[in-house]
Amino acid sequence: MTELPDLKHTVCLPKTDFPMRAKLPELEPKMLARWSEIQLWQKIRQQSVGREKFILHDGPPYANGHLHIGHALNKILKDIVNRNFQKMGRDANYVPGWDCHGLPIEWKVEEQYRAKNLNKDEVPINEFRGECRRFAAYWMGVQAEEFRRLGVFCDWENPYSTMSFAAEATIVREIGKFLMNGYVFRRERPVMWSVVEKTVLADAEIEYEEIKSPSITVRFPIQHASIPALEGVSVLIWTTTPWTIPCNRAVALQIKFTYQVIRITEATEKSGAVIGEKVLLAEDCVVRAMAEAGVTGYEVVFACPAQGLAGCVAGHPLRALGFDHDVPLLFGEYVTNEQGTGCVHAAPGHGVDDHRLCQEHGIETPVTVMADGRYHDSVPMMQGHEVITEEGVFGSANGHVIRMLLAQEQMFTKGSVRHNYPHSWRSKKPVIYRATAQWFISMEHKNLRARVLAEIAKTRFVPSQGQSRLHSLVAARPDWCISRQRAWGVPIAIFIDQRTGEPLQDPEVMERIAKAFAEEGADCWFDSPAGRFLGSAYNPADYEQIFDVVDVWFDSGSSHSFVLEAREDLQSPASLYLEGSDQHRGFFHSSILQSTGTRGRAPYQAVLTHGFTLDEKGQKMSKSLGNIISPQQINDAYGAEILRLWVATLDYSHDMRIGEEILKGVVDIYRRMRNTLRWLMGNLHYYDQNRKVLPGNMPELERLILHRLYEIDQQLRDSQMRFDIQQATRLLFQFCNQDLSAFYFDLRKDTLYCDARDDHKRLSALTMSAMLFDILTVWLSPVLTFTTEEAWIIQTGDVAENSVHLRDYPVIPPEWYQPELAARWEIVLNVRKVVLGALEVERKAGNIKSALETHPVVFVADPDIQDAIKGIDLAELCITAGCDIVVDSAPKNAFHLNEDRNIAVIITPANGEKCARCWKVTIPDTRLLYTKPLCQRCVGVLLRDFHLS
RNA sequence: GGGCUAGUAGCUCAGUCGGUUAGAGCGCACGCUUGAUAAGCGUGAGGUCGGAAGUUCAAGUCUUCUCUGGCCCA
Repeated sequence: MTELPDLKHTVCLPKTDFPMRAKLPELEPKMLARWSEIQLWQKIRQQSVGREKFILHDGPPYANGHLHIGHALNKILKDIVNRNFQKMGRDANYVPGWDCHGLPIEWKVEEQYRAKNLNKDEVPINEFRGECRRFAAYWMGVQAEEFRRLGVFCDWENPYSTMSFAAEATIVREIGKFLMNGYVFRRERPVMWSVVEKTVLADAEIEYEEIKSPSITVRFPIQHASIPALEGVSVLIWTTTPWTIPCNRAVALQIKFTYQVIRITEATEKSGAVIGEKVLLAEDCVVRAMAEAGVTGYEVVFACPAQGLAGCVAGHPLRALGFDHDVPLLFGEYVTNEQGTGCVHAAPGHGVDDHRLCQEHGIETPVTVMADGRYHDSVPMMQGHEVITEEGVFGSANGHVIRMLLAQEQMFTKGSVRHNYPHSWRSKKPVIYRATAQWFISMEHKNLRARVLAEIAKTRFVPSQGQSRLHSLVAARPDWCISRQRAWGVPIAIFIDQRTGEPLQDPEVMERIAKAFAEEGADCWFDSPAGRFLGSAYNPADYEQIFDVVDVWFDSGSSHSFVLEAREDLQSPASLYLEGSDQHRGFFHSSILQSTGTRGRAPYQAVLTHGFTLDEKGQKMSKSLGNIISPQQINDAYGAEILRLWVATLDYSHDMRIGEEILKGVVDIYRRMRNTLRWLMGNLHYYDQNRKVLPGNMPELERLILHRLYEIDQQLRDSQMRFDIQQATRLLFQFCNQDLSAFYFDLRKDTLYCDARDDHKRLSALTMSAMLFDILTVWLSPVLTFTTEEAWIIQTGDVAENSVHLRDYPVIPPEWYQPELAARWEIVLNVRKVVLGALEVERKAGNIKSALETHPVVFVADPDIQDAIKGIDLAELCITAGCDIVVDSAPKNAFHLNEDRNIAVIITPANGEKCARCWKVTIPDTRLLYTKPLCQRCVGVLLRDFHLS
């Protein structure tokens, strides 16, 4: 007897250069360099010529800082969707874009100026605009690199930007379309106004600070009572801004409240209330308001729901001093009973709610307070008084109004209150709402609102809730205020006829403007003489040139025109817009308004929205909480691939969490997918293409896997069509995990490792491995872009024309679909389950260690089950040394699952000895005599394939 | 305050028309394997379905209220 040689080299163990450890942070940059070197994007485009287009139009991120996790999520989702549709046979050309105009960039540039002790107002406007342009261009570059790092495929060479000359020209043309069609009009509108800085402020430039203000309750005597009970009654209104009383035009009531008429019977000496007078206020406010007014006795003489007061008209408390207009009682949603009297005075020039209410009732908005905080000449009694002085403190207006109200005996209560009041972010001085002239696009002109709602109804939304959300926003929105009194944007290039006050509507003028913008950019609007645009037909002296810039939402909302329509390789409407749910008010909204107004249809066929990224506990990320995770951190620690896979495992219709524990979970999923590929590649070391087995000739086990491939392909395509990325990822993961790793691979190890080189079963398994590798690399490639490419080129050659990303999803032959086989195997696998259960009991009891040393006996009484397992090698299926089937009812002590006695198992030890090569316990083969036993199969292989003796 | 929206195991998610004991994977614990080895296989524990009330023979599922989050507004 000779010493047993080392048999390890006779076992065909997996062998591959594809490492188990990914080292993604090192691998990814190399892959990116390779793709750019072989011009992969261009190759994909060339390969897609003539295919049906799938155009996902990029909502442009704002070019003013590093990317955060939300940007990454959005772009990766877009990338995965694009790749899926590309691989399903479409031409998914994708052009990235950036939003470049607007206030935040102005701020940053102003900040730079201040650091250099420069004042923005002293810098020529085009110098300032140039600075903004350079700032935006810089961040476009930074963000492009950061997006690229995530493995996002798109036309990086030719992105779009809202500040390109072509875009600026198109935007101004689009404004022109609205103008020519009569949508554009100018109207007074209250805006946050800083008297100190003499400028409009945006909401984001406001901060709230507590100040002390007067708190007054004022009588508005009813002039025209709609019902007799209101004769001689005064409406009581409450305000903390007495200076707005001269601007009053209406009183707002809450339709849901009950109102009462109170007769005062007793009051303290200091009270402004008069014994015997009757006042009107909300029922819920009576007790509090009377206590505040020092009223100690009163009786309710009348009460009615708010509707009962419709049609009443009050008089202005200062009507004797020239304020003789009517003050109608109206109903406003915004009126509450938490403070005051449930009756709110409305000054349309000095409050957004007030303005809207008056607008709805056809009440004009008068110009009452001017830019310097002084009253307009048309306001009686207020000349020379200031609301806020140039130094930024409240002026004499409040006191003057209070004195007049006292003199007119219309002051009911006078006190003071501490409350939060808006202040300028920069000067820290209080601001006021003040009516200024703004440009609007009418929602009602030519039924724009109704047409937009109809377009929304025709659009597909994923998830479907987006539809009602966008619908309700559009249904409720006011006219679109498109003007901003700012420097960095596309000018609303309009001339006003000084004689009529109407905007000039001349297509030739508009075209001259657009042409100039296309050649020189919008800067020329600010430094060219008006005559250049007006031409010879008009006298510049007759026209006022408008220098407001357009709302940036008009910029991005017009991108369908300067991107989709302008480029030959794109098309409009887009197949899909895909953004976060905040864009219901942003990009989705402005785009469909713009496009419906100018083209009469939505710019998109479908809209996909996703939720927001939160930290591990479901809280939003913020600097103060210190829970911010950046894409860069994840790239460096785990790799962008992990971030991509994280995105793919989420239900994006909810908000999404990210944190260490969640990422650890993602890494586990990654490892499983990677090892699945690695094991296949390890087998392919032994694969010879010339010895492949045709699917029809494969054993049933392989045909079962082919059947699964067919099923999964169908489910995958279905998921992709529904943009259900999570479902697709779960399918793929479960296939790798359940079908392959825990089942097929486990069963086929023995064959692949130990069977003869040319054994048919082994060749089938090798062929199967090759097919699985081909299919899985493509299936996984939209998400695992780096890993699948790494595996693919290791396996098939690192040459320029070769990339997994040039391959489409495989077309699975219908012959692979074998429902009868699958149904039968369902029964077979049930038998297997019982055997495995029985083995587990023995293992637990310590009777056995490995299944390979057992020889189960399976008792099957049911003829259907007998039929199903006919010809099946149960030993192979259960990975045991042998297995017998007994067609009979089971003995009492046999193992069975649940109450199902149709299948029962007794585990018996296998006869023989453990084969030193394959570890099965069998009767040793004596053709080779070594110190350790070998089985018949292994001896045969050693003799034939390895020439041992 | 309003519109929209979410909450099922430690994590990511299924759960059909209201119908048996609420499922899967991961993680965890335990076992096997040491020939996928920083891997692989198996078994197990783990749930007041955010909370309360209601409708119903029956509620994770329907209704109302409420708590905790999120987006957009005021």
